[in-house]
Amino acid sequence: MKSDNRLWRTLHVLLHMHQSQEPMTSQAIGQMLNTNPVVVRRTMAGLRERHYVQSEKGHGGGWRLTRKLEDITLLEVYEALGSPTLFAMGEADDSQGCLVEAAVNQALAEVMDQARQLLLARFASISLAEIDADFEVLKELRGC
Amino acid sequence: MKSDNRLWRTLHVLLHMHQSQEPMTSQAIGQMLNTNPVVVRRTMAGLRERHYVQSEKGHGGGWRLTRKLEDITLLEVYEALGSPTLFAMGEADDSQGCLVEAAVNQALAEVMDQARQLLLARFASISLAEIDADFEVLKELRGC
DNA sequence: CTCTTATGTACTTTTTATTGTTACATAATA
DNA sequence: TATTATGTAACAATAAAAAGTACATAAGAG
Repeated sequence: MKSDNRLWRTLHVLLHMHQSQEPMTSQAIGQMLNTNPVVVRRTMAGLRERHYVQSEKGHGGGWRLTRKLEDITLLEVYEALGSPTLFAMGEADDSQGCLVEAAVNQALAEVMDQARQLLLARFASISLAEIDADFEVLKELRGC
Repeated sequence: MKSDNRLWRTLHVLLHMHQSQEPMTSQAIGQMLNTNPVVVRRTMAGLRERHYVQSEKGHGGGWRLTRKLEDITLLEVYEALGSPTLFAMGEADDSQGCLVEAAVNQALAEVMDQARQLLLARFASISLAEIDADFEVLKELRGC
């Protein structure tokens, strides 16, 4: 299965937007991510709705951050993307009403749910500013 | 994305095999899971390799449990299926060597890894016997 | 023995989710 | 008003997973 990397890409873009003074066009972002401008617009739409970014039309237009990195958590970005499916595995539909199947579903649902909660709680605890700080450290290390 | 439900299906089958005195044919299992016998054989192949089940050819043949439910954990079944991908989301390949991307990958890898470890640890802590016990409780409740 | 019923597996087809593309509308600026 | 952006619906292409086909092998029934 090819995994959904919109969260990774979106964070990548947001941090670059933070660095950049001018608005970034979908075109430019698409080139950076090696994808199509329309795909970029689609992905950013959810972030615009929540006012994490704004888009401007016409000359000199493009995408611009409207919040501080400290005030955006991973969870917020994840949710702005429509809370994409976390797990690649999921239950079979117990159409048959089989009790064995029901017991299996119950047991696994519990475990999966714990993992989901941990993941989302960690997402909520990390702001984009922290990732940006990691980036600054990397930059120092490699001396660029 | 349509999620992989082999783990669910396989547990379902193993518990039924435990109930059944005679070996279950791939045909019968396929009917139960609403799928093809060949799909069943493919899925069970990993379990056979690890001697959780055995298969017999010819008349009266089929699949049979060769271990006690207490002695099989969810983790073992998961691994017998080839340790399928857990998460539906994964990192973008940082072909460009961008440090921002590297920082994002690093931060998210850490979080995802914690969730993975929790999930697998829980899998290791649950035996099929426990799920079977849940099933017995459900059976009591519904009085079948 | 040989017929039937099973599994084993390589190969092929189908399905489906995602991604990418095109087309055209809208808006802002030079 | 020409150009450069975004916005979005509709459509096409792609690729990964699952399902199915065909045929080989093996075991037991008669």
